[in-house]
Amino acid sequence: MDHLPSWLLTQTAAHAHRLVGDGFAAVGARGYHLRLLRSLATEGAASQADLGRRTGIHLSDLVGALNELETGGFVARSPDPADRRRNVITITDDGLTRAVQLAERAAQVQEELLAPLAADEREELSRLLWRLLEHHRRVGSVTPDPEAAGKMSEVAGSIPGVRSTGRGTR
Amino acid sequence: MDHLPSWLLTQTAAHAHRLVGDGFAAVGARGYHLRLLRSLATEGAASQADLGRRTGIHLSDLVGALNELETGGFVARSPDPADRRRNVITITDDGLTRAVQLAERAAQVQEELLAPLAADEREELSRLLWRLLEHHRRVGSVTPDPEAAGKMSEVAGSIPGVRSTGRGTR
DNA sequence: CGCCTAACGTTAGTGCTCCGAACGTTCGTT
DNA sequence: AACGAACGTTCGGAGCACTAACGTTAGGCG
Repeated sequence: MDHLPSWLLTQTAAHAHRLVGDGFAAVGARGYHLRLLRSLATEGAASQADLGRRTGIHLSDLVGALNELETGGFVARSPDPADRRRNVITITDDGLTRAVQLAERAAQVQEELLAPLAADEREELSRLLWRLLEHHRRVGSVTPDPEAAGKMSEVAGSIPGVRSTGRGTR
Repeated sequence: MDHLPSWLLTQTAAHAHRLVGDGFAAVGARGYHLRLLRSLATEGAASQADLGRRTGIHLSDLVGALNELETGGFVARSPDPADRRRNVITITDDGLTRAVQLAERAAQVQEELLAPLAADEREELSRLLWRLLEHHRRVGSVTPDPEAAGKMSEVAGSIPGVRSTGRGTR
């Protein structure tokens, strides 16, 4: 059982995902909410497009998440007078409270997730993961990928039921 | 931007997921296939239920994955004469070749994923992740969770569009 | 000014992974 | 013989990431 790192990653991530998901579902939220509220709280109001860029959330998913936050009263969507294309997203007082609540919840989950690790190990883990993220973010954003797309379908179609997704490289 | 470990995990996992997904889609496969073929190759033939337990793949997803592998000729499904409920899943020669191919593909992806890390750092990362997995696997299997389920809905329903999933603790 | 491009917000739909519920079949045990 | 358990299967749903397409608005340029 020589497990590949990517397997370890996706597996642990699945656990993390489950823990976070359950923890958030218990208060009627999900991961996107905290990400968005945190960004709004720390980096200020923004248009949806900006928010998407800041949080890495896809624009099409942003709509739904913001709808939820808006109907919850955690966020206000108001048209930008300076640019009528834009919606300005502002965090409300309730939203700030909510952000704190979710952050606490998330912290609990961290504790649960990292339980078997000592403090310095946790730091080490975060450091390593951070390095990976940094690297792939650089590569991902820099490369417009003119050729990677071509490689995608080179050997495709070995199995009937499965087709090449055409999911972009970024 | 003090990023939480779970965020780092899910983010890096997302990258890993994307890399693996694309890498496998290029040859018309997906993650399940390698997991299954590896298990069959190293631990031998098994019934579907056993396979599911071995690989951690949900039985309902197993069916589809095995269908794909079967139509690809990588795996044979034959009824167990000793127990007519059971299907015995055997890996074919093509399946072994396929397993090697996918493993290579996976290895490439590892290289890409872990590019910024030195060898000893990669080991450290694997070690830490492994510890987390071990821990949660133990906890997850031992706990039948009589009370956790109850907590799940305690504060639910803050937001209309989102409901408590009731997704099991394991 | 008119045209065209680019950005913006939105909707709809796909894919993968993980999960729960239900059904019909078969096996063991009692 | 009857019952509970395991097995394989199908259906559906959640979460996250992503593509495609559309209508709207802003700006640059001839």
